[in-house]
Amino acid sequence: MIKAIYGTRDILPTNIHQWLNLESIIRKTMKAYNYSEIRTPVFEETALFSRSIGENTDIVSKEMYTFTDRGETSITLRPELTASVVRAFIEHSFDKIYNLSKLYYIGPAFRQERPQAGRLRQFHQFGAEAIGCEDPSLDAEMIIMAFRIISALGLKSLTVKINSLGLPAERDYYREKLREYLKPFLEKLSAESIKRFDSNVLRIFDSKDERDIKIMSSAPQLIDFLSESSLQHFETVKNALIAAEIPYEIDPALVRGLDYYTHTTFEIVSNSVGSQSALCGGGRYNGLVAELGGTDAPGVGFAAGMERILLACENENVFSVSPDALDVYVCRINNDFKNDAFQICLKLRDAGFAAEIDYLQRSVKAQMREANRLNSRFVAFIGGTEFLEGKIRIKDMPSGTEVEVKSSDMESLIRIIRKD
RNA sequence: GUGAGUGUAGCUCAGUUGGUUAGAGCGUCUGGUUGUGGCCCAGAAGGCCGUGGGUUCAAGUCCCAUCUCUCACCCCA
Repeated sequence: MIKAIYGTRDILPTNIHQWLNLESIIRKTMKAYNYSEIRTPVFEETALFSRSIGENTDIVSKEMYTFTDRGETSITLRPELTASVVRAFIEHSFDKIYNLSKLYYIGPAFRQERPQAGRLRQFHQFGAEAIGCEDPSLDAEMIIMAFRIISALGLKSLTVKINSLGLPAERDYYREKLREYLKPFLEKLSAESIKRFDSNVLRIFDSKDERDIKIMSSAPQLIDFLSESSLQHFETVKNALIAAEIPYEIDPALVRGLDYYTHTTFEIVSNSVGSQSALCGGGRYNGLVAELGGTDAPGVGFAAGMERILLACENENVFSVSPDALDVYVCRINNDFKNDAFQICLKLRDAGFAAEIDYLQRSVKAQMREANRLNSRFVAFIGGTEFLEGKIRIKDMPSGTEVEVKSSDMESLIRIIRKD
């Protein structure tokens, strides 16, 4: 048996309404905040990702699905969508056409990691990018919008974490200072953290090792190395969150892994999805557009994992109601008027109703069971003595009451069904 | 990439110290009404017990390998 690739999932008809519901909340909210949808290809030139996300990040160094096409171009299935959106922004000269581009996306992304709860190899993200403006209100807008979307599903137990990484120069200087501080303790750190000392010192703050935590507790803090204007930016973001009544906490250990972040970073975490608790992550990326060859346009954005969000919904037992009920089921009393029944069913569909009919020549009882299973509001009986007399019997399923209409009179048939 | 665990009907799971024809609930189908659903009742279909090898008179049960999926680490959405 051929099965779906490890780490990929089929989204089956029984679950699809959860996805449609989430998507409709996303689209509705994005519209309210005036973000426009953009759809970009699922694969891109590999260089796009290595340059934006960072050559030595885990994503680029070991998690990308990369292959060579018939020519000799190295191609990669997108591991995230920000890089693609920025690429499209530059390619279509959005900076010259719009003062500010507010864009959102929904779509699959691919990362070759070991799957676990809340982590797949093909997963779906939605997110937004605001490119062309440095105003901290936009940082706050992102956080507020993401929080509103996730809350709208009914999820509780959400935490908003924020931090500021300042400017690259400030961070570089801080990194040096942190290494200086850590050098004397180097041998006492956990093996993981010793590796991180070279690859990504800031990550040592995340360590779960008790010795590391102790050593890091008196380490210098990035916030003390930020310039006046960086601090001011951060303050403005925090004030906007307070005004919008978004409960947040400052997490100095919140160091986003992707290289392109500056100033604000944030995450929305849930404690009901297992160990992969980040539902949403984002921040400001002022150098990214220039890095990818565009004008020096500042940007801010976020990405959220749809599977994780839906997993949280499942674990918190918040489900959207399935909207797919049938309006009318056409039931054949006998097979004498098989074609008439089919034609009536087609007419009902043309009139805009969700209508179904039996194709398996099954008994009336079986057809009724099917109508019930499909949660049909009405059943139209075709055949038997009524049909010989030119009548169709209509049953209202919830009440069980039946009425008859002339089979030549489609209009009153439609009126009965539509009345509801 | 590292570690731990899992694998019996479509689904969720039982299966006694290895011992005859492998079970239940749900779901599916048929019937209980010469033409009417939900509830109820009766019956039926559906399993090379993940795969390969080994131990044994005898393996779903024990051993080895392999694959699968799950969870965690790492990292991230």
